[in-house]
Parts: sequence; C-alpha cells; structure tokens
Amino acid sequence: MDQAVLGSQAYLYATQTHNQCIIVNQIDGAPSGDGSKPVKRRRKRRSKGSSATNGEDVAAIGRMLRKRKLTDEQMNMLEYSFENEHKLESGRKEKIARELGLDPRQVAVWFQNRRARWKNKKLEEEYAKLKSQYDTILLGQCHLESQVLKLTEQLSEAQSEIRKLSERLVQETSTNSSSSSLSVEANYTPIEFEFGPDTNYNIPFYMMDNDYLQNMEYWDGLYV
DNA sequence: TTGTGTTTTACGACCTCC
DNA sequence: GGAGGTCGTAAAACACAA
Repeated sequence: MDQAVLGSQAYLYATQTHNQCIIVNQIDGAPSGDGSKPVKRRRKRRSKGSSATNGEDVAAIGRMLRKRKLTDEQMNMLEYSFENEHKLESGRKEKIARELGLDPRQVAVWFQNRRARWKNKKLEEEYAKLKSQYDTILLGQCHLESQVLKLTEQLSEAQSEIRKLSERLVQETSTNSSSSSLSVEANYTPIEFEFGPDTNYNIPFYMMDNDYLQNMEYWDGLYV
C-alpha cells in the first residue's frame, strides 16, 4: 500500500490495483520529517480512464484528493458556531480549527459551503413566499373577474329594462295627453331595479379605480 | 448489488475591501 | 497585494429504489 501526501489533515491510502483511496482524518502529531509540522502526504488518485502520472496536472490531482468527512461532533460544533455568526474572522477560524482538530482551511471551506446552503435555503423560502402571494392574488383576480361578468350581465339587463320602461312611458304619455287631463307625473311609477344604492358590491376599496368611481357617481345620480 | 439522485467537501476563478 | 468573500463545479459520500 502506498501512502501519499494529501494535506495537513489527512492521509490517503491507495492501492494501485484497486484504483481506490481511503482518506482518514489526520492523526494528531502525524510523523513529519523534522518533527515540526505534520507531514503532508499526498497520493494521486486516478479517475476513470485517466492516465495521470506523477508530474501531470497538479490541479486535477488535487481535485482527486479530497473528502475528509467530518465527524458528527465536528459538524455539531461548526453548526453551533455558524448559528452564532455566519462570517469567519481569521482569529475565530484558527480557534475553531484548533478546538476541532481541523485544518483552518477546512473550517473556512466548511463556512463557505454552509453560507451557500443557507443562502439557497433562504432563496427557496423567499420563492415559496412569493409564490404563495402570487397564487392568492391570482385567486382574487379570478374572483373579481367573475364578479365583473356578473355585474356586466346585471347592467345589461337593467339597461334593457330601462329601455322598455322608457318606451312604455313615452307610449303612455302620448296616449294620456290626448285622452286624459292627468299629468305625466301623476301616473309616474318609480322604476325598480334589481340592485340599488344599498347593494353590497363587495368590491374592495383598492379596486375602485376611476372608472369604477365614475360609474358609482352615475348610478348614485340616477337614484337621487 | 447496482444504478441514480442528492449532499458534502474541496478547489479554482474572480471580486471586493483594507 | 493579501485575506476573505461568492460562484460554479468536480467528485466522494451517502441514501434509496429496483
């Protein structure tokens, strides 16, 4: 089995025969050449169909060497820390890294990713909220449109009734003027509509635009 | 067991701020 | 110019249905 430099926090063991690697969190005080800093051991992992060898694309190799799954305890501590403050000053980063036995870089990356997840979640929540508002408005619009339809029908009927009554009035007036001395006013019968000034239109105030208000004035004038 | 979709860890590129 | 941020993405780890 080969052992290769991976990073300050992990060893990578790989078998060339299986073309696999296992990454293990760093053992504190991992052996180093001079005993100072932990040895960075890295071994390149071959991806499918890759013919990478030593000295080839370092960036690609770096990408292949990763994944140090954090323990539950580390995760909990990081989450707790994130709840307190989403940003990470260098002092705090060092402190967290020390306490959890992680590389400061790992802590920084974890916070970056956590912020991204948090942002996504916020966006999803915002989207759900806006969608709900939109649906409510859509429903209101449908309701109002059906009301408009109904009222338009009523208006048409009322206009037709007015026309008929006017015609009748004209007819009666001409008949009466020749056969009776009674005045038109005396025979006048008030016109009854299906709806009047007391009708509850059920239209919210904010929907009362200029046209609507003008129509109201028109109908109010008619009933004065 | 395996194929597939999702989540997590890590990195490079680029940007902003001091 | 360096530190730390976001964004996009690769790939390991994981979950789960078939």
